[in-house]
Amino acid sequence: MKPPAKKPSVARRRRLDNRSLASHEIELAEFFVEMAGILGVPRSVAQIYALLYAADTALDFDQIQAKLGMSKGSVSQGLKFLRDHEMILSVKAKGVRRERWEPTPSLAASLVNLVRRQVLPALQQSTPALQRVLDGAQTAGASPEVLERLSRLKRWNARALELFPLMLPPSRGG
Amino acid sequence: MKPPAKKPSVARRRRLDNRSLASHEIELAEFFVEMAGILGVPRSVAQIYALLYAADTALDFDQIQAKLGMSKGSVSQGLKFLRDHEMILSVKAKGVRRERWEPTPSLAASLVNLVRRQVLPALQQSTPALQRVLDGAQTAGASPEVLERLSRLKRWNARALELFPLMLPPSRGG
DNA sequence: GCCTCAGTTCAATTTTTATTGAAACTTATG
DNA sequence: CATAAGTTTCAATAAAAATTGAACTGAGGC
Repeated sequence: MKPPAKKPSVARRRRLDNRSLASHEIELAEFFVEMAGILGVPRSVAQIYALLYAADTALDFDQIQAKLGMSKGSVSQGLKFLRDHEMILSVKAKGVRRERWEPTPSLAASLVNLVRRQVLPALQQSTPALQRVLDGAQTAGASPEVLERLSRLKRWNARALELFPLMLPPSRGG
Repeated sequence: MKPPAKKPSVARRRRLDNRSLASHEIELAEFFVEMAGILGVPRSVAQIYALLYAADTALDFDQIQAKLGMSKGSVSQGLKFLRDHEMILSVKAKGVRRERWEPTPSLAASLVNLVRRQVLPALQQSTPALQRVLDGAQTAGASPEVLERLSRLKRWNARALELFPLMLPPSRGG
């Protein structure tokens, strides 16, 4: 488990200390990085999102890379992640080749997307898995208590699976 | 971000292939490990929990270590984690020094505990942080659009903070 | 068709996180 | 109070995950 919140390494900090970021941008990035941590999203992704979130205007690839002092690879992968999860939109001005990015209007919808994609597949896979566990336990002659526990778990899983789409409805045909 | 779900390394698998575990125990462990992964809980902890969950009787330290082929350190830390989150209970028989462990009756309550502890502190810290971000942006002369975004974020955070305890009430005086 | 710009890919590397195990600590018991 | 069983601690190590950057791809312009 994570060692209890030490301060970030110097190398890490240096990146945010970049002169081209205002202090409120830095603090917003820290906020998003922390929240992203809970959801298992890497810090580079959170930093990119934060930058776009606090930007007056849509930013392009090179601007993002420069402002965050990040490698091309990270920017590319970060933007891909954010695109895939519908957290950013490209803004195309005519005559301009380069893509420019801004956050989607609804952060809420984005987060819903994110959580659904993490949780739903796991829940779906687990339905048959838990049935097999239950069968196996029965065959192995498990005690009534254990069988009861496992049944409860299975029912839970089934209920979660049926409730989940109601809580977090798909945004569009995905 | 996690490389997209490759199969576990041989070393990893070997541990669960341990002859002393029935196949349903192995599969339950895999289930818990996956769910734990989503919550950021290490696999060793999930394995211990799964073992206790599928056990007819409370198990002691050495039984857990032997069945899972795990180091003392991992067992100790894993049990500590599970205790701290009220996911297991010690069952004491008189005259027996050694502690024996079983899962708490409600997995639901345990998970609630777990999530609250991850999320609440972050939400609490973020209230003043977001205020500072907003102030900073204002001072820095950010556009009305950005200021609106940031205000929305702050309101959101405040609402989450007030709703969260209602959704996931503390189990006892903690 | 060839060049250039914009971005992607991925193997190598760095950073973070989890696990191990030997030594230190604790506490019931002789 | 000495012993030993039971557990915890923590520095060292292993494993997993994130990041880098150079080689690659491919769409447009010429």
